[in-house]
Amino acid sequence: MKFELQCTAPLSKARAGKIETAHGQIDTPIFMPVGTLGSVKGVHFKDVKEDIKAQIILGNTYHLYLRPGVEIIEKAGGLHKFIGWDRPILTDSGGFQVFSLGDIRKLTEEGARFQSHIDGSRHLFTPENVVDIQRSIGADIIMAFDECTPGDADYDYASKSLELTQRWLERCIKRYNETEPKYGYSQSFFPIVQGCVYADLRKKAAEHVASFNCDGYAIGGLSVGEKEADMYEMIEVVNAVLPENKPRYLMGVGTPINILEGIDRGIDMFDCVMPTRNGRNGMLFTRNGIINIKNNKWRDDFSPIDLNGTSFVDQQYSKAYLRHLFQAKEMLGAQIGSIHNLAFYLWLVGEARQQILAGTFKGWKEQMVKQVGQRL
RNA sequence: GGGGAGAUACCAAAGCGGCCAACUGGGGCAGACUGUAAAUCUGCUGGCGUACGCCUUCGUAGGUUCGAAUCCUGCUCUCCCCA
Repeated sequence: MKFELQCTAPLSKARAGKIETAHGQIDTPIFMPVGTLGSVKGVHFKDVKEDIKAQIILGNTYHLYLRPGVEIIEKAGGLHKFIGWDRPILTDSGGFQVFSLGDIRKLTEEGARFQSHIDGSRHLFTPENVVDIQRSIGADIIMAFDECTPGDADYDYASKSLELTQRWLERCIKRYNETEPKYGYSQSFFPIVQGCVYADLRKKAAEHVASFNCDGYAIGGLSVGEKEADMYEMIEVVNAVLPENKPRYLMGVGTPINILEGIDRGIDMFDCVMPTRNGRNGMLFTRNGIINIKNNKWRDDFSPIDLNGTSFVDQQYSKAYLRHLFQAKEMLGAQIGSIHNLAFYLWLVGEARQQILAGTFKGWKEQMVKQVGQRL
């Protein structure tokens, strides 16, 4: 994988860049739709690619390992072939599930013992086997196995948690270096910076990951219950340490405003379930603000979903019709909401990139931050 | 014509003397959702008030009772069975 830093915006840390992978190029900043189980929920890959214009999507180690299982994915020739997606894929390591499925797992030095949420069966994730599984899945970018520290953790817990993540990282990197890709193309490995909301821990974590000279670096453990101001501060602290010439990935973030603020602070890559999950639940993000399409006020508004929208669904369907679909619990409603939101997210980061290249990012961003948070 | 059952809030449906402004569903209204155990979850849903509360409700008109959606009587309407 190669990263080229093309431009930095005036009065900002915002960057435009280009990542080259075996499955094609990614223009940054970029938003990566989440496809946990090998599908961007409710959206055909044809639309993910041609309409939404996603350049890379996510998969999840924990979920794919449990179902369909490594054997099937290997037999298929890797995840790309299995799901029919020929652009880049990034897999999360399962570290987030260690956090979100917290009540059915146990952390030890060795790794995380957990029970399947599907059938209760017992499993063990270690830094080593998580790298192995990601080799088998065959994503272009694979992630370190970390503990995603809760946003409200106290300093002592966060510090010990970080140290565990750091020891796990060293084991991940060792395994990564000892193993080869299985499908004939290279895979890049990204470490993850933890440290909760404590600046000194974050700085220490950033220095630690930077010492390994990886292809890119991720910031994790944000948007997990901490204050937004803390999140922004942590991004600043970490990005001050991470090398300029490598992509920076802010995991699991976020709202359109979070993304704009992240870009402004030097983040290159984002992923989040919000556009799909919220879209599926009737909340539409637009450049003019947020629409809760289920609200009564749209019942006879026959204007297009989003006149400024870039997706075909934006012009094709009216607000009143989309509201009707949600009221009637028709699955097409969830699909339209998901497609619209993803297309908006991809438009947002693409436009941010253009503004960075044009040197006009800062002013544009300030204006967008005012607009996108409004309730329509 | 004979026999039986029933009328409860937007709909369906509990309640069968005080703990009932009334269980529960549905519908409706609103909110939440951030590396997806989520096509999910939460709240509200007689009126007024932020709230303690106050006022008007259980087909309808009366009655019994300290007290009625609950008991009694008349009326109106609906449904089922037999002719």
